Amino acid sequence: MTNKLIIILGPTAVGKTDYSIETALKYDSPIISCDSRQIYKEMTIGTAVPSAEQLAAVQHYFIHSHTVTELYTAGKYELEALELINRLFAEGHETLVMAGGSGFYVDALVNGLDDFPAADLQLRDELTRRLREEGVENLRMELKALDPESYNTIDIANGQRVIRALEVCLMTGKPFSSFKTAPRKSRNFEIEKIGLTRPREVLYDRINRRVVQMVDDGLVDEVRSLTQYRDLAALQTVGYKEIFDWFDYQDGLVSAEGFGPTTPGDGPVTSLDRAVELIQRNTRRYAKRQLSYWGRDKDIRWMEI
RNA sequence: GGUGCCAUAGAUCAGUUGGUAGAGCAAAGGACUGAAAAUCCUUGUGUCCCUGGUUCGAUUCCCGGUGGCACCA
Repeated sequence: MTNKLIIILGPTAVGKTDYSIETALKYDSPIISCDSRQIYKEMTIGTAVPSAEQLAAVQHYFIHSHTVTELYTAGKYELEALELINRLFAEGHETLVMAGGSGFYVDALVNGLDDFPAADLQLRDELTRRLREEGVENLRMELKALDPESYNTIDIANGQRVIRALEVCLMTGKPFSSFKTAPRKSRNFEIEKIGLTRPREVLYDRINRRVVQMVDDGLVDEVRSLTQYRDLAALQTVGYKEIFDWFDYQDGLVSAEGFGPTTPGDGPVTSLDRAVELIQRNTRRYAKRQLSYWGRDKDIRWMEI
């Protein structure tokens, strides 16, 4: 009998938490979360982690398990989650439940990432500084010289992608593309992917209402308590960026045209109501990106709830 | 009731010296191999308010109507 991992995925606010708890109870399984933001113990309200009662009803892994000061990545998740899954199977579980909305993390766990070196923060900071000061063109040309294949295949309009490829080239002395050859890793358990979905209007309505609820629950105070961490990757998150922008406006750090540190183009965030509007919009866009990401995955069995 | 201004994309508006039109926003679609709630790319046909007139041709000019806003009564 082969072990089985049931992965429950879907866009934000679709109702994954309730459904995954039901499923976990059915199989007497804990829940292995697959969410790139709920893993941070400092973030609760804005990431919509399960409630205390829900967490008490079923054991959850990868919720509040790491700190924002650590750069967490899909690569780390692949290693840690796989180790946990194997351990739980070894302890006697036949079926395990995984739930979450981070598509890239799901893929890392299911298919595995190639054996690239992990990010070097110092080098990345340096390249990020150069991207900001010199523009993407210089970095692009450097990548073209070191790794023409990547230059031709990756999205070179995307500064983040260019930096990552260049970073690997510089760290290893080998082209980024040369690491990209391995086939999918095989897992010694069966995987079933269930995608939860709802009509677009219903989903958007749930998102809009959830954001209002977050503010009622104290989102502003939570964000304020994280001010010292706002530049970390973990805080580049919908629901946090917009509130920080509102703080900046109150502190007089935003120009009249609204060019603030994090969301230029949207104008100044002059009130909490404006911040809420932006969070709602950005969350809707996030849900759309999630749906787009999973659109080509033929292994997902979609289910309207 | 009178006078003036306005009526164009989902909303806000620009524009066409008469040859059927465009920005930013919103929205939609897409990409994704250690930042992924991140980052990046693509997409604008709309009775140019309605009727009639002038004209080869009207969203554009003219008459009238309707609606909105402002001022005067």
